[in-house]
Amino acid sequence: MHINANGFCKSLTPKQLEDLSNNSHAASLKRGEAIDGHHLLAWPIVAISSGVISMQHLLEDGRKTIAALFMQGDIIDMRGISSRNRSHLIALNKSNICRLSPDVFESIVETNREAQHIVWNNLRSQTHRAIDHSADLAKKQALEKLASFIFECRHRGTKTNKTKENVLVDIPVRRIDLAEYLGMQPETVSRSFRTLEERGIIEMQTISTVLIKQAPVLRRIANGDKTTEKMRRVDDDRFKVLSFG
Amino acid sequence: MHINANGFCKSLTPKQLEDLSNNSHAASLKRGEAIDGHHLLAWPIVAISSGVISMQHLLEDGRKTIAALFMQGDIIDMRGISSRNRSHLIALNKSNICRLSPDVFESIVETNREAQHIVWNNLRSQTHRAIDHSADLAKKQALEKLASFIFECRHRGTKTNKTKENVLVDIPVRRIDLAEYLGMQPETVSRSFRTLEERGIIEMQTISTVLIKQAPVLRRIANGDKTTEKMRRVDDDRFKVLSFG
DNA sequence: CGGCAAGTTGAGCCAGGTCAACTCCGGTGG
DNA sequence: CCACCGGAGTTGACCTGGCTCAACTTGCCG
Repeated sequence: MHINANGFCKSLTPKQLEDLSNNSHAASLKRGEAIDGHHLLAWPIVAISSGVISMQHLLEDGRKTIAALFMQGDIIDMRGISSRNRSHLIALNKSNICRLSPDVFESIVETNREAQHIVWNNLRSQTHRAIDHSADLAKKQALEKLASFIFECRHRGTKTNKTKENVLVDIPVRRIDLAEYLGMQPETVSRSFRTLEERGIIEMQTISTVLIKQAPVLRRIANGDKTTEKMRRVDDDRFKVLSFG
Repeated sequence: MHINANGFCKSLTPKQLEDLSNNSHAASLKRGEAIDGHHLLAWPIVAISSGVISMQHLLEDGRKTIAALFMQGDIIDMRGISSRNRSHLIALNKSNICRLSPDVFESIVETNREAQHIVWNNLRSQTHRAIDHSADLAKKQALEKLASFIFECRHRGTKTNKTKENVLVDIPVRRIDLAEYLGMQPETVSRSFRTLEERGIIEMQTISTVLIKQAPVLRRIANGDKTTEKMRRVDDDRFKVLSFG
């Protein structure tokens, strides 16, 4: 089941849709553009219809972190956040969003059961994604984080080529953003991609498209299975034999 | 505003309370005890009335992570999680919980506005906590993570001694759990506590009680301000002068 | 009082951060 | 059309914060 803002809108009655369009602000954002903090005070609910929005935290000395990624269908509820926190919503891509006022949002959620379920499920999956992401960051090494991220992209991606058994995955952000999301350096991201490619587990079709060649192995890396390191050598041996034959 | 399960229960009508007690399972857990996965299938909603519950992720090679901490008042919604994921709910303390079936939970949430708000706010703050925690894990160093955690405890704690200007903070988990939550080693946690104490920023009253002596400095460390390192030396100088005078 | 888990301390090492140099690529203007 | 530019990405060499391992102390519970 894919939960998205489209679903949310589809579930509304004509009356509610009218309310919504009278009490919301559609907007388009370019890469790097932030959602203005002042606007967030009046319209703290942001529904994403396309693109990728990042929630960024800034440390005192300039270190920057992408604490969360929001994509098509996510509904960001910033009530009580905008002012106190040093967190900002910044588009990583050309994105289309829709800002809602709390009033109209509340009234829809309280009166429309289906909309309520969609919104509730979205928030719940945001929570679980954030918790899973915490687990990734806490104990995994660079290679494992990247493997997890590739699966996260496959799971959430809309552009994924589903025909090819889901093996073609679109990475919707730049290397530099990816690094900030995974809590590592762009250099390390680059090296990790290369390692996965050298081991024959993935192949870069373009800079933003990954072909998964050995999904089970990638899965095991993501789960922290260290025995996969040996498999590299096995593959090499087989390759040598083949090339001799 | 403190959102808790008490609030949730208080907001119910007598009829709903009766429903609730007929369709819920109260339970008491000892430290280290897990909430059984089979039970979670039938009763995937867990409300915490006291204690600390951890959500733990296990990696293939035995590495363990505490991905999230839940305390008094949190309502954990595990629908759709219990089976697929390798995550477990484990008590870190003597805890009292209440398991709910989805049916009764849904019916209460859909009919009782106040309960709906309490539940929604709790889930929303879980999301933001998880996102903040991700940010902590991503780029902060050991000392900074610990400083953040002390503030998190102060903010969430129920046992905090509020009379003393909130400077006495209870750390409700063992060092070893703390380490797993912050993605570091128990040894490093120990060393970090010592460093903070040596710099005169905190003082350990007991192993689980921290007295914050310089809240602003601790705050700056938590925010990644590196200039605090120099302040140590300033303090030392002042101390020397005083001891000579 | 004994036994075991939790916590602390010290010494050495390594994954990944840092710094610097270089390539690649899309956009811009002459 | 090419020359130029700037930001993104990559690669190499080096360095360090925190992990690892081992020894020890402390505190809890029967």
